[in-house]
Amino acid sequence: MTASINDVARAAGVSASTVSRALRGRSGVSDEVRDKITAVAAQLGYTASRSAASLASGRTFTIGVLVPYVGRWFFGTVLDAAEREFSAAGYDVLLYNLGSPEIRKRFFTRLPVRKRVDAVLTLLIPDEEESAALRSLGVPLATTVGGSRPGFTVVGIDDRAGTESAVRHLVNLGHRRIGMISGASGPLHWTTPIDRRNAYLDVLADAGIEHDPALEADGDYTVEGGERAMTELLAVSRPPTAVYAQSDEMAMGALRALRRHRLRVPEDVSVVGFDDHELADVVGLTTVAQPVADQGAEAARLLLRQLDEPGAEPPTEQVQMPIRLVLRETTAPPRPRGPQ
Amino acid sequence: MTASINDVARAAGVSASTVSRALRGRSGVSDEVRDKITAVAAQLGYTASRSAASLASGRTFTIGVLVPYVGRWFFGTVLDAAEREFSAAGYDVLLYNLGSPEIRKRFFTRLPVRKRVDAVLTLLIPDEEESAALRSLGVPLATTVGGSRPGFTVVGIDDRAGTESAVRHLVNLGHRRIGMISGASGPLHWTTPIDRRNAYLDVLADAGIEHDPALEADGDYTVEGGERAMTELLAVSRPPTAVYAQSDEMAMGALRALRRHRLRVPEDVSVVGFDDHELADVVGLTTVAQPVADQGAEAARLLLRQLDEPGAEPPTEQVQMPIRLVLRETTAPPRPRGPQ
DNA sequence: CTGTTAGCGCGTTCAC
DNA sequence: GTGAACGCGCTAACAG
Repeated sequence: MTASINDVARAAGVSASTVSRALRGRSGVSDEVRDKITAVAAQLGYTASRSAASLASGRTFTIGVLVPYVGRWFFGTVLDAAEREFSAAGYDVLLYNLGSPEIRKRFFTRLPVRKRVDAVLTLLIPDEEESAALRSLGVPLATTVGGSRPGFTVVGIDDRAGTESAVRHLVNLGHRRIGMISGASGPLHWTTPIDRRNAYLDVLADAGIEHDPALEADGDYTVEGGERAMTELLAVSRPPTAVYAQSDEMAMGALRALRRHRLRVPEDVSVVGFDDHELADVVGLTTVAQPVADQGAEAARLLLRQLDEPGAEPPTEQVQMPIRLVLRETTAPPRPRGPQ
Repeated sequence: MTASINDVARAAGVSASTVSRALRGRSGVSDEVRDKITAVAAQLGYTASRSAASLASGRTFTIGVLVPYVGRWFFGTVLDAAEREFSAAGYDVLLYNLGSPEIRKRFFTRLPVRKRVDAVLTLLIPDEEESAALRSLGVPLATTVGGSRPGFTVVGIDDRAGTESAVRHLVNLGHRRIGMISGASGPLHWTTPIDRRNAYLDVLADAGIEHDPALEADGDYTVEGGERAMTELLAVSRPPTAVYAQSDEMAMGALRALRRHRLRVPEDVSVVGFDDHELADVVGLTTVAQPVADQGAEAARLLLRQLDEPGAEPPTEQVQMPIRLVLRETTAPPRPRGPQ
């Protein structure tokens, strides 16, 4: 079948260990022998078996990446950027798509990454038990979502500040009835929806606007959920004149609902989202931009650095990336009220 | 560190081979011994090292998936669906994001999947040389993009039929100047853009419409490219009244360009896309729907089936999935012409 | 600078 | 039904 290290050794007239040293760029091999071996290996199409190499060295040169849903733009983008960093550094990526609760549970009880990866990047927020399971792996850990966790390097954004800029923008435009579409039904230990909600409440309070619970709806972080949530908000006796959606996908769902109700944006209702989805620009959505790919790349880099310096203890670093409000065409002052 | 098979064997008072047999559900172990071993293994948090298992058995229980760009909706969706099938069958997924030509080249020369995977699913279209490299792996191969290739199971759609339904729809509405935004700059061996272009030309010819090369523009399969292409088409002396975009992302770029030019859709220009992107509905895009996730799942299933029946030769199966035109709000008859 | 010797942690014969 | 011995392909420690 495929060539083994001994085949190369024999063909090059050296021992297996010399082949191993030469091909991995270790010192202690004369240039001519190295060249010879490289040539023979290339000719035979030899690549070291990762399984055997891992077994012997204890290192796998593989990173495990845990994702709730690869198909979603946010996660796909983070994964894409992270993978580039990893592969550039010579690491392979083992992908685990842990969408459903059952699959997720199975993953954490069986922990198939055990002895298989040198580090783990998780794009889903592990609860206490799951965190402990990951820590038991004894490898560097990082995440790009959720708050700080012992043992994890976390790269994120300031959810509060982002939300504040969005909601304040609506307030400054003159809106008083400001709804919110949130992702409340997510895992309880996920702080993002909570942080964003608190910031929303704070801005309202600051502006002297009384909070109306009827103006909050759950959009489940999906387009469909956003559409449902907006429909709910429109059914309220005094519907909002502006809506803050905790994600662009929910904001787009809201836009769809508004179109179905023959309401114009921003004339009848203003909408602001969060993320700056690649298609936010297409629909002209005003939103809070966060550097999604950068977060993936940065988390990957921090992980790789820990892999390079096996000495130091896991630094539990915490990196905050910048956000900014992007004004487009879905926000405007409310229509003048009263009879006319 | 983590428990090994010998730790379990010792704790259970049996030999390592019995542990191996018991945990993998092989026959020849008494029920009580099996139960005992299972309990001990669970308590110790034991999982067999994949590296060692692979080395010993020759199987890796890992599938390699090659993707041009994970962040793109189409690929993310296919990957997501495929991963679910693989993981349900007990296989892990090694992801290779081969976006740039350099990375891609490095991958195919070094072929890091060698001895590492039991099968490969590629979402990028390998050229002859790359196909040969993959075949040299000696494992089942599948793809969800591009035409038939020796040695590959391919799951796809009828690009010609899809395009015909889209362009014919425009013709039936009364359009005579129908532009096309294509992804011509893709790899030469990728048949999709060619098939779609030919179908476009055929429908025009059938309808007795003379083809105007100025009405074709390259959109590079991206939103930005689509926007550029539409801008080009609008600069033509007699701009099109309708446009067929070979992908929804390019169609959305076209919509953006039209909005920037203060042209209304569909009153001034009709647009039809291809894919039925998850957000196509949000912007009301008329498009040719293809079952994206289903293609990934089906390809994965066919691969798994080959893995189950190691006997038979690779069947080089070719599966055609259904497509259908989805009418939304971006297409309408052209405005009545002439002075008014 | 290079070869030899030992495992890495399993699965897989073959005995019993 | 169970255990002992061997080897998968490679890296690491030790000689020379």
